[in-house]
Order: sequence, then structure tokens, then C-alpha cells
Amino acid sequence: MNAAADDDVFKALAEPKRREMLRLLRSDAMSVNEIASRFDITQQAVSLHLKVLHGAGLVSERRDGTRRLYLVRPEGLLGVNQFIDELWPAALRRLKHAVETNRDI
Amino acid sequence: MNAAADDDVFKALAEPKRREMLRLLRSDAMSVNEIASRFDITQQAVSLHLKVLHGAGLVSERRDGTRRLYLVRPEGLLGVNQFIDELWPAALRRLKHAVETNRDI
DNA sequence: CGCTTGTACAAGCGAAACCTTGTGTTAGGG
DNA sequence: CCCTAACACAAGGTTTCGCTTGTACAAGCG
Repeated sequence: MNAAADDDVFKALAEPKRREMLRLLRSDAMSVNEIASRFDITQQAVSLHLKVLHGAGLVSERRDGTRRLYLVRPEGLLGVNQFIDELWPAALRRLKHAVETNRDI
Repeated sequence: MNAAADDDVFKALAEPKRREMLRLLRSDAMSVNEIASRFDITQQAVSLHLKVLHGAGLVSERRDGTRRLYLVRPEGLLGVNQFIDELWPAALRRLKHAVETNRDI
């Protein structure tokens, strides 16, 4: 659909720490300092990463007093999923399903 | 699973031209020059992009005389798909399905 | 063999990415 | 009102990235 927006999403996902942050924020909203305490970088760096993620539509931002709470916004991944599906022939869907259902063996 | 390999994949996908190349190579294998003719960059630059894609496991390389034919290797996207699924609650699967089935309306 | 075609390797350059330290800015508490 | 806590903005440095030009290598052909 929107190529420019997709570009922001893919660029945001290219950074390992940002992917780790998304995993951290998938169930519970967290504040910037709370997130920063889990990484070996400064609060300012975390703030910048969150700005990138928010700009790509991958997290939502909610104010709570002086804090800002972030949470994953999975709709932001729709474009990525669509891109994958473009490259994903039917035969591989079966492989994907097999991998998923057997991953705890 | 393999975080280092995933990193290569996400980094490879961050570049718009590389994503475009993958779309180009999803059905038919193409040579480097053939691919280069569709972009506004030199053969060498295309060669580097293909090297990145191949290093990430996103394309296969087959030799045909002096040419090298490249083709999408969708298994390389399994890690990405798994990452998305980690962030994707059940409610959004339904949205995804709706988007996919109605996209030609 | 030499020549051409197809491609990879190498050096270098400008721009972008990521991080740091330093400094606002905003909201709430005593 | 200060004061503090939580965060964003800004400037600067280092590394990485994408591209170019130049060159080397490999395969087929006369």
C-alpha cells in the first residue's frame, strides 16, 4: 500500500534493540526509564528508539503524569505481513505451519 | 531462534531497493545485469545488494555459464514471520484475515 | 590462445545511523 | 513557589551504509 510508511517500519525493525523493545512491550505498557533500565544504553538513546518506533506506527504513546507509557501497536506490522505474503507461495505456507506447530518438540 | 541470522534478514529488508529486487525475483530467476537494467544504479551496486540478500538467505544463487541467476528463497522469511507472530495477538489475526480477503474490493 | 561478456572485488566518498554528554521542558509534590 | 522526577531536544563523534569508478577474474567463443 503505502511504500513510504512501509519504509519507516522496515527501517525501524532493522535495529536489534528496537525489536527487543517491541518484544518487551507486547503485553504491558512501560515507561521510558523502565525500558531503559533493561538496556545498556542511556535514557536518551532509548527515547530516540521509541521515537523511531512511534514514527513507524509500531508503538502507541500514552501520557501518565510526567511519564510516557509505550505499548506495541501490532497493526503497524500489517504492511510487513503483506510484503511477506507477496513472496510466500502456497507451498511454503504449509512449511510455516509445520514449523509453528512443531516448535516445542 | 537464531538472533544473528535474523539480524541479517531484517537489515537486508531495510533497504527499499532490496525489497523491490525480492519482488522482482519471486517468480522467475534473473541474472545480475537483467536486474540491474531495472534500477538506476550500477551493476556493481546491484551485485552488492544481491550479496547481502544471499548472505541473509533471502535469495538462492545458481550459475549458468558466466551468468549468475538469482531467485527468491522464501524460507529465509520464516524468522520474520515468527517475530511478527510473537507480537500479533489473536484479535489482530482476524483483522489481518479481513484485510487479505477484501483487498481486491 | 586472445577477445568478449558477465560478474565480483577494492578503494574512496558522502550521507545516515547510533551513541554519548549536556541542556531544556513539563508535570507533580512539599 | 522551588525542587525533583521523567522525559525530549541538541550538538558532536564514530561507525556503518549505499554508491561510484576502477580493476580483476571466470566462462564461453572465434
